[in-house]
Amino acid sequence: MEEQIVQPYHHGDLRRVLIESALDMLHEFKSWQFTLREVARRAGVSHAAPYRHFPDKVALLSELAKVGFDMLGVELTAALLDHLSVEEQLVVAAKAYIKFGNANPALYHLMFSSDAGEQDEVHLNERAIATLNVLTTLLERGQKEGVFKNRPVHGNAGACWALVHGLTMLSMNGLLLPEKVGDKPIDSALATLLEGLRA
Amino acid sequence: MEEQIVQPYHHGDLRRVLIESALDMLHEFKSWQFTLREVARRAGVSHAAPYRHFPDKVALLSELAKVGFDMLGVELTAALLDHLSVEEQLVVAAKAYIKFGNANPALYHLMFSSDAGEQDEVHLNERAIATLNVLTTLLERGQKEGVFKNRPVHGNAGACWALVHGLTMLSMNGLLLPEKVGDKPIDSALATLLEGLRA
DNA sequence: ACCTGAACACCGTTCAAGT
DNA sequence: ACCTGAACACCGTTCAAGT
Repeated sequence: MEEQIVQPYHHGDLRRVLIESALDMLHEFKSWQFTLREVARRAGVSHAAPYRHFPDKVALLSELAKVGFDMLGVELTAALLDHLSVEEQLVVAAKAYIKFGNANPALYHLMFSSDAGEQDEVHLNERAIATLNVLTTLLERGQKEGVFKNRPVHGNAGACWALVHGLTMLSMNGLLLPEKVGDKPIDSALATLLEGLRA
Repeated sequence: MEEQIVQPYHHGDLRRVLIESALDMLHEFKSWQFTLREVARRAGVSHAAPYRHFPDKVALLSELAKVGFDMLGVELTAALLDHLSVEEQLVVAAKAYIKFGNANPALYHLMFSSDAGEQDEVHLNERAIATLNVLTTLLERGQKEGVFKNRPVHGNAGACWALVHGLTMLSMNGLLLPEKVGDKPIDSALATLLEGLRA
């Protein structure tokens, strides 16, 4: 009589399911509402089950942050089309970055809220630095091509990252209003940056 | 025999005491550990008392964010000494901003986590925009003096704010490591910005 | 090896009751 | 008008017990 599909006792792939449920949740509300019990509920599992896969809530959060950086990395490298000039690639990458933040505000917030534990912080920072390296590579290419001034690339890459990160956060928070900050604040901010970089 | 000083039943100034206890807490740990009951405990009051002064936790948090922006505004204007050139003032203000963030990381985080409610968000954004206005004023002066290019100031002010905000967050999170980003990442980022602004 | 259910100590919020 | 204490529904985490 019972037509219900019975879930197997061993889920098999619970770790991945937990991460995906968690990512879904971060799309639906702000990251500070994030609840381990709700993640378990969505994964169709008891509230104690996640503890077989993550030592605590913070561990899951920092895993999500890592996944976020990986996703961002994919978006960034996908934006770097070969037929574009270095300057165009820089602009395109910046816009992809900002778009990612606005598409995943809660996740993006998490990525920079340093909720990670001591051990995880190292791995998390590695992923963050990978983002920086995309920019560093672009700037080095620009210098080789003579488009950009010959300056320590690392400093300039830091400047690019800070600017783009700042634009992302401000636009996520609705603080880049056209009335207050000009018609196309992002374009003009990037234009100013490029003028600072150009040879 | 009892020498204890008895607290009056009516606290008198509980609202201010709550805010100050809360600010103390934000100095001691990360903002996501913030607990209303702990604030009440530190204020020496029952855990229900705060509800006579704030409708809910979020309301207190966004009040703290407002206070944070006001504190930041004080730091910024204090940094603007008259005998400095516009460029120097811009650098000095940026460094004061970054210093503020590193001195109050949990508070700074809160200021930009948009935990505020609908109504409060307006007032909060007003304070945030006040920060932007300090930069806008500086850029306008720079243009009048012929030091900076004649560009829509609002766009450039947005760029400055984004860069400084980004540098603040990255340095708060320990992501501006000398090994990865050059010796003095903040100085060189600001130098690049100035070159973009200069006439 | 992986999951459940009950249990513990907490939290946000409400509300009758006290001063 | 302002505060307390008990109460409710939640949460993170643990642990014996189940499969």
